[in-house]
Amino acid sequence: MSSTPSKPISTPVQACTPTLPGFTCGLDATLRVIAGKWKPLILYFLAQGGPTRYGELRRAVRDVSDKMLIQQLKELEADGLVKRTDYKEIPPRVDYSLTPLGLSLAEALVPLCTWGTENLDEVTRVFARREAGNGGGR
Amino acid sequence: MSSTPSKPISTPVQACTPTLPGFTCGLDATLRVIAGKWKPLILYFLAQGGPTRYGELRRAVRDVSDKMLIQQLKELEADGLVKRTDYKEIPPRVDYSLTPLGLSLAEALVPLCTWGTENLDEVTRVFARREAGNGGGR
DNA sequence: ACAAGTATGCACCTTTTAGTAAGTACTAAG
DNA sequence: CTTAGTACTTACTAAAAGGTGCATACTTGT
Repeated sequence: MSSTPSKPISTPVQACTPTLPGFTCGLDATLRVIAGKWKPLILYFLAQGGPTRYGELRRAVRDVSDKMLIQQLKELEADGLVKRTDYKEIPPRVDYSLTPLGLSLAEALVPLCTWGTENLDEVTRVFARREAGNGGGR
Repeated sequence: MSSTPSKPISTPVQACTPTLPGFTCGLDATLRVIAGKWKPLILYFLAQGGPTRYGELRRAVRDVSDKMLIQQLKELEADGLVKRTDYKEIPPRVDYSLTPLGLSLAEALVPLCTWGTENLDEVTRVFARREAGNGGGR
């Protein structure tokens, strides 16, 4: 008994088409594309900075290693989100920019960015607690 | 010479506040909160289904194990996105729902979900290629 | 000649994340 | 008494993700 809560919330938040060929929903598909520690940041940086040379990007996305940056850029390129331009010069000169698809994805990231900015204090508190929690843990 | 490209693109995509206390930007903060294979899906399911019992949730988010589901729910709860209600009954009865903060985050996920749905064919193609690439891999 | 900068590749290792399987305390059904 | 169901917990293991550092081929500056 009891069951059948049938108590939909006031704000439905519809948009997620269920049971698709390989993904649970569109959200799932998107998340797999941007999975990777640096991808959203790269996308975001390119959306704001336009075509950027490898070295610049590396200095911009601080804390990223060569291996990681190259790897993520390769995947983004293979996924059709980023365009790599090799000027075939010596010493090497290469730059990266967003494709229209990449740009549209970067735009879809904006609300997440806004949410993070608006709730920054909440989020910061949460993470402080997390780090306090495992204090000295090993 | 050469340097100073100063070549901003036509579509700025502004919204990312740079250099914050612990996060690169709001986007970074958000991504850390929803990091975890099942979190966005849980958030999304709860946004659409309202208060849901543990068992239901587990059956809804297929392929998730007890360990993972519980773990992610605990983190979401600790992060103030999900509310856990324990009815203190025997046998145990517990349900989960979104807090206002969780709901607002679920709403911010909508554009990503839309993007994924709109570009589903591109994304599907990309993943097909990825899997073809490591053909026979193990 | 040597150090530094350019964009990348590769091998190796550590950390993080996820999955499996079992166990707990208790009840209701058979 | 056995089985199933509820909501979890814990220990162990496998796999993925990420990091470090060295190597390349070539140029320019000291």
